[in-house]
Amino acid sequence: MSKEKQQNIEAITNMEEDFAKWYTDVIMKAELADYSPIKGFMVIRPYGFAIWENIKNAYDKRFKETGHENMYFPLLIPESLLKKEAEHVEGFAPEVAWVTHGGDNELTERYCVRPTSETIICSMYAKWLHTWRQLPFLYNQWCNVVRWEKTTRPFLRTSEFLWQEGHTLHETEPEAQAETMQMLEIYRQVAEEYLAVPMVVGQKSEKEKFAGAHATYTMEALMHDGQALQSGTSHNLGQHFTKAFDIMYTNRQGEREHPYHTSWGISTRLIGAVIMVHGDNSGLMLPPKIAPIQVVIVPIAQHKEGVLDHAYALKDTLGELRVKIDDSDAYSPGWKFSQWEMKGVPLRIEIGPKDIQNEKCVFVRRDTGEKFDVLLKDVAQTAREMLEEIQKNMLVRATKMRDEKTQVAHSIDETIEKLKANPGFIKAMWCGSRECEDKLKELTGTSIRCIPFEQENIGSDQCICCGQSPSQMVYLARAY
RNA sequence: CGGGGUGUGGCUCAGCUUGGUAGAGCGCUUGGUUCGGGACCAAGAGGCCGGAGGUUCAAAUCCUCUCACUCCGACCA
Repeated sequence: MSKEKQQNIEAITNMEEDFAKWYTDVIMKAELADYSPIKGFMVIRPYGFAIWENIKNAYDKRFKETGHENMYFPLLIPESLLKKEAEHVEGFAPEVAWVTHGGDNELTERYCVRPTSETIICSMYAKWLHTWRQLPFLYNQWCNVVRWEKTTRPFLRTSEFLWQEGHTLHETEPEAQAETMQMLEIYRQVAEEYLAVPMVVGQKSEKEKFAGAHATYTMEALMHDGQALQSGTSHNLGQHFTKAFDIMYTNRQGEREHPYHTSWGISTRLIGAVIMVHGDNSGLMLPPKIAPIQVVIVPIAQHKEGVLDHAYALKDTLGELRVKIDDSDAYSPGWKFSQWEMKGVPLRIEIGPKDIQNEKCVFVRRDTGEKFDVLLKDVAQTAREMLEEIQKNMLVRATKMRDEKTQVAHSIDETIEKLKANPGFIKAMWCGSRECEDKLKELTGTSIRCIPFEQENIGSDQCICCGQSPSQMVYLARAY
């Protein structure tokens, strides 16, 4: 065991020593992504993209089940459109990329590469919507967006990223609010059921909300190093954009009216969350439901008669699962073990001459490291059960980790002290003022991650900053 | 955008102070022996030292500029 640890330290940086380096080491060694020739832009490698596809499919299924259809809008947005909603352009203009030339000719109007698509989508919705009978509009697109970031990190913040953006229109404000909540809830459910990442859900403060939103709701996850990661947002945009873009329809009373609007998004950032919530010093650890390879079979002494035959037979037995046989003869079994642990494969099956004699094989769990013998006739069922068990256990473990890193504080000093001893979420009371929010940021380095829907009595009703009451409970944390 | 760090075979780095024929380990290729936690032996291939200028008989090494990556802050999904 100590030998194993030493070897792993050689392979990747120890996460307790340097979490940031550990994170990029895992991405590189597990072959999830790589740096591209363009600053801030990353290449998502096949293994990383397969994870994204699994995440995407899980969400896309839920979107469709709730009546949404996919569509696709152009990459470029004319400057005039971007400028139509004042808060929105103010929020995004500093970080958009501009296209100024077509071939050698300068364009009469420059186009921005979409940082998000509210504006161009609204411009089209204005054309399409005529009557209340067409509502609601329940559309989504999977695409890339570009935000010219100052500093970037693979998956967490890149100048280009993949995401989905849902854009819906509704007859009434309550319907739009219900949609906003429904999508946030879907975000949370899939994050927990598939990614095994527990989320705190709630509302963003005025300061933190989306540029142009009436209200922004968020799910926040806590990483292994105690920093929070905004993992998905759902916006009730009210009529801000529909008025700015002159989207009007004739309502049931025969009057002209602006519809109510929502938008919501999750991105490849979720992969960063999976890495930083579940990973350990052996590398990545993937929840079975999104793992591109759920089971890896490593034959032992594969040159000996019958070993490979049994390995292939095992793969057939595991038909519906995503199974890989590592039958490369270039590496020793020990090397393969480490390699597939690095890549986060949830379950490893070893089969060698001794096993075949005893009509069994060896299962090794990535989450606990446990090894045990399984009779060959039981492999299919045991593997299925084991993957379910691993999936559940990963959520339980991640929840436990988050809870251990969640503390209550009643003063700024207490916040600083507690975060120093144990970085993570702080539950605290906040009066709702921007002054206190800014002061909190300045003095503690934390931001208000959200005002959770689940309010708790933490033994005080007074703002942690100014002492006023009533106040509401918020989650504070340093954030990515 | 402010502050720090780093750029030399695929990777990690030495060499730079004091200019003088590019090095190591790992990885890779081939052959053989191995195979239950990162195996071993042998023989090979692979780099005009991030880029551009400058100084010099001579630059990985000195000077100027620049680019990239990375960390910490501010800003953001």
